[in-house]
Formats: sequence, C-alpha cells, structure tokens
Amino acid sequence: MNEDRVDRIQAAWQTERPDLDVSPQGVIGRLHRLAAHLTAELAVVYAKFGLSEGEFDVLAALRRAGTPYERAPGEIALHTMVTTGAVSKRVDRLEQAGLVRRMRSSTDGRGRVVRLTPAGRRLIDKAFSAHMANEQRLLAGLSAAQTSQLEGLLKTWLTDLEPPD
Amino acid sequence: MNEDRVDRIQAAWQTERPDLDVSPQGVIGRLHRLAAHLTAELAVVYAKFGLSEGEFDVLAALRRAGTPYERAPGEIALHTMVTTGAVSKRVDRLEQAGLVRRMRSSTDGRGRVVRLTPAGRRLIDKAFSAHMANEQRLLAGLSAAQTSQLEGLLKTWLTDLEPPD
DNA sequence: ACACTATATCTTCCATGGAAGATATATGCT
DNA sequence: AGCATATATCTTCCATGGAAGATATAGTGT
Repeated sequence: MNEDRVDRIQAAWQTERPDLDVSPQGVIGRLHRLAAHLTAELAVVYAKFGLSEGEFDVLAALRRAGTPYERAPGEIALHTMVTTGAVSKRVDRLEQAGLVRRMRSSTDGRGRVVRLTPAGRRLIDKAFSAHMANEQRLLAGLSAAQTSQLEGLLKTWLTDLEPPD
Repeated sequence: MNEDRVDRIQAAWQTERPDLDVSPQGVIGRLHRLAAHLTAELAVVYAKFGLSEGEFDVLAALRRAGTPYERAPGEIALHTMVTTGAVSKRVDRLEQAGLVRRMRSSTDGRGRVVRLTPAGRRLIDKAFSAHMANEQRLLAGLSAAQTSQLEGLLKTWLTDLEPPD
C-alpha cells in the first residue's frame, strides 16, 4: 500500500531511534489523526445549526433520553466525557439560546434537571439528521465489509480500555 | 459480543429516531471515545516529564527531524496539526524551560528556526521511550493480528480523508 | 529601484474546558 | 435531633488553542 504521513513519521523514528519499536504508532497515531480530521468535519455541520461540538453533544444526550428529554447535569457529564463544570457552562449557553431549561429536581434538593425546550427539540432533530448524513459521507471511503470489520476491532479495543459500567 | 456504551447510545437513537440509520456511530462514536481515553492515558506519561501533550508533540517533531534537530515553526504546525499561533506559544513555553532555542533562519529573513537544546534532546529521548512503552501497554488488549488488521483499516480510511501531500 | 502582493511568524483577543474551591442539600451515625 | 461526612452543582481561576490582525521580509512585474 502507499505511504501515508504516519508511515513517514514512523520511518523517521526508525532512523533516529532504532532501539525502539515504534509500531504502536501505526495504530495510535492514525487513530489520533483520524479523530482530529473527523472532529473538524463534524464541527462544520454543527456550526450550520449555530452549535459548537459541546453544545451539540448536550442536546443529543437530552434528545436520546426520550420524553421528557431531560437529564441531570452529572449524568450529561458522564455521557459526554467532560467535567460537570464544563456541562454547567454548556448548559448556560444553551439556556441563553432558549434551547434548554434548568429545573429543580423533584427528588433531590441538590439536583437540577436540564430539559430540552420545544425549540431545542426541533433544532437537535434537524441537526442530528444532518449529522448522520455527514457521518455517512465521512465513511464513504470504506466498503460495508471494511466498516463492519473496523467497528468490531474498535469495539474490542474500547471494551478493553473502558470496562463495562 | 457484549454490549458497550456505544451500543447503548445507538439503541437509544434507534428508539427515538427510527427514521435514521445511525450505524456510522458504531465506528465514529467508538473512534472518538477511544481517542479521548488514549489522549488521557498518554498525557499521564507526558506529565511525568513535565510536559503537556502539545509540548511533547513539538519536541518529538524536532527530535525525529534528526541532527541538528531543528524545524521552522510553520513546519512544526503542519506536523502537529495546530495553527502557527499555537506553535508560537508552545515554543515560548519550551524556550522558557530551556528545552528549545529560537534562531533566525539563515536563508529567509522572515523565518525562524526552532532547535532542540541538549537538555531538550535528553528529555525527549527519555520521554519518548516511556511514551512507546505506554502505547504498547494501551494496545495490549488486541492480538498482533487484530492490531495489524486495525492498522490497515485505519490507514485506508485516513488515506481517503487525508489526501497525500 | 519601486510598488504590490505573498509569506512567515508573532500577538491579541476570545472561547472552551479542567481543577479545585464554594454552596446547598442528603445521608448516616450516635 | 444534631453533627459529620458525602454528594450535586456551580463558580472561579487558569491553561490552551483558534482566528484574525500586526509586523517584517521576500518575491514579482514594470
């Protein structure tokens, strides 16, 4: 197969540090570059709906919770892999934009609940459809067989790194 | 195979948006989660050497350039996938720490050259060895065959998304 | 040589998120 | 009940990086 940027990086290390086995970079380096490119491509679509990646993630987490489209901030933090401080600020911005509302938890005085407004629901539904179309496009370079093989390998690895619950 | 977090997210979307094909998330969602976990794990090792990820990347780019371990800031920006503004600040910090020096380019009055100091060279050599050991560890959950299959698929995809030079 | 445009780097301003502290409420123990 | 500890969220401070403007120098056409 043709040489890509990661191959060139590996070749350079091979020359400079022949004592090391740099083969892990073949996987980890490429995964990082892919993630960076994908993130940038996905953000283009979020921006069409006036959203940043973080805001999109929060709306998506609320939307897929199902009616009444609400979750506690701590729960959102877990789903979106950021701290509760970050969630707090994202929710501030979304609330400002009228896409979510903050309410007191009915069961825990310390708790709050973030709920999608009707406008938030409409926006995330449109944005998510466009998001999926975008992801399809980004995967178009792989055949169905390659995609499913890749999915299996990523799942195996992720399960290893991210123990169940 | 067992259900992981991404499966659960997909199942939720399937229920909420049965009109959409959310299969791309099986690959893209997992890739993002993996990248996030790996980034965090790798940063632990950088920190042992007093480095952030960005600083490590700059030192690594200089180190693998070979003697005399120097590159122009713009070149570093390309290699590390950040803007020249970010490189400028990273180099500020590294220079402050005595790990690199900035010099005028001998061939272009506009250009500067960033060069590893002997201390920088020593540090990145130690840090990079530890980094590789860490990457080996993170890949330990996959067999050699799985790793090489995964590498092939990622390379195919990356080549599609990141056209050669 | 001069003017215009292009390029390399740096600077400034802003957005975002993490870490740790602050606050309010819950829970458990005596 | 009362007190200590735990928990949920928010706030504050700081680090980092992007975008666009500022500066210096190159290159190009006349």
